[in-house]
Amino acid sequence: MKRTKIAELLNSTSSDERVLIQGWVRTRRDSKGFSFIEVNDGSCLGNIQVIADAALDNYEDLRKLIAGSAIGVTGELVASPGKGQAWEIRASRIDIIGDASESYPLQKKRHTDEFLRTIAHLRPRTNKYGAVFRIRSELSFAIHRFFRDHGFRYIHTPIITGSDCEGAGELFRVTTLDVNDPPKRAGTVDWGADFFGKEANLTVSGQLSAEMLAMALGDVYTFGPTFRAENSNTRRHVAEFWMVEPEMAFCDLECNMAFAQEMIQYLTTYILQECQEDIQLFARFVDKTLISTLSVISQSEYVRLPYEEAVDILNHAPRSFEFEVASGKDLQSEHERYLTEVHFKKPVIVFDYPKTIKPFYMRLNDDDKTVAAMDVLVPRIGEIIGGSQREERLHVLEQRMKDCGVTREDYWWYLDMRRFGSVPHSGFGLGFERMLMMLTGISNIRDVIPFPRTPNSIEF
RNA sequence: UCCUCGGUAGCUCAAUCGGCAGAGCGGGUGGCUGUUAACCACUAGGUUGUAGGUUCGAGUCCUACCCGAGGAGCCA
Repeated sequence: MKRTKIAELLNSTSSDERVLIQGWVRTRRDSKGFSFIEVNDGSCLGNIQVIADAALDNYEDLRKLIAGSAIGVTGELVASPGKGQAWEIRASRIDIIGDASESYPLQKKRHTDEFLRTIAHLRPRTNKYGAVFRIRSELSFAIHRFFRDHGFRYIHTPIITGSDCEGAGELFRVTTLDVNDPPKRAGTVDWGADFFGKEANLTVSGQLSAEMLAMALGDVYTFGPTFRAENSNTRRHVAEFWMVEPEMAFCDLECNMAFAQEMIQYLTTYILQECQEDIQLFARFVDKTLISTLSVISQSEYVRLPYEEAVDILNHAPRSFEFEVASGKDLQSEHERYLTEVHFKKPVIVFDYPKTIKPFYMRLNDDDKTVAAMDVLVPRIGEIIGGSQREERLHVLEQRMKDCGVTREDYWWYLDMRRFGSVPHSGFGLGFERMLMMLTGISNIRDVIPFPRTPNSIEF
């Protein structure tokens, strides 16, 4: 007999004489002559209540079931006489598929996130983490659907890269050399003897590759893992995370900003509609203001704020900051939070940053001082998107690389593209986990990815 | 990497001025009951993060280290 998912049964409109469910015991209560077993199979937040009658031939074993055990239940789906659930299953047969030991660490009470991180292999079985990972899946799907509906092509850019200085954080080296005894040449490691014949690293961004595909397919996007070896210890950083990077030909900064807003709003609306039950859990237990926050994000127009105006607002703010606000310096976390949480109380897109604090590939504005960069800042999370219009003019790009100390030889193909039908184009990177934090109200990024990688932590 | 705070039973926490290491939950046993974070009774469970030190006596004070969290920087 084929198993039915619990999500389907809980949404039933009629009873059913014979169903099979398989899942894990969340809790069990005894009554006179029978036992209530609540089972969850991960298909939805809710459990289904199973009535195990004492007449079942393995009833003595069933009475010893504890949370975490895996069982299969065959029985009749009937309207529940009790309060708290519409349907329940009167079991005619219950198979114990996998017993759980009494040391099963998950209890029916609330656990701290810190403790659950130490049992990351089991935490998906809790209500909260089950909900996060279902939303994570739905958000992934929504991203593909959004881009497909907008005529974008999904592309795969390399995970291992030979570009050694893309300007975004520290890199993880990839090598097959014997680290204890590497081949040397003139006293230093001979990378020419390594697998690729030169130094290789894990990618920090698929952008430069994506630009090449955008120059052929028009509108493209990547959605894949990204690696940063930065020694960051914050609730917003992990060493391995997923990033969505659209790249659009014939698109300027204005077009880029409009698209970024449309995308965030589409995704937020999608999750609010498709994951109502799971989102409600976060609205109730994690962040009481979640629904209203997400309404603002999904419906209101985002503030467009030139960098210089942002500095101006901050300088005139009726409060002081720990770090001074000065034109030419990057905005600090506290400044971003003031703009989104206090001053505007909604997402803010800051654009036209000083060229001195941005990488070489961003397009130089006519003022020769700023570049066509933009950051989308949202309340509580801070920067969720970083993007720009790319420099499509060969001579300007060459000059910028020189100014930024980037060696042209490493990017010959990137420059070469500017010789053959170069067009204005733009793109951005959306932090997938940060988007999940925004959608769920979860405050630590380690709790929206199943097995987080952070400095000194690669368990599981 | 820097700053701040924390580490006591499987989990969440308490322990007064330095004076017998406790509770709830979870586990086990028994009872009761269409229950639903069920309830009642009993019971087992501890190298107080690690290593030193001060003291008649250290969970408590001192030193070093380890681990965790929050903030900062870096960024998505």
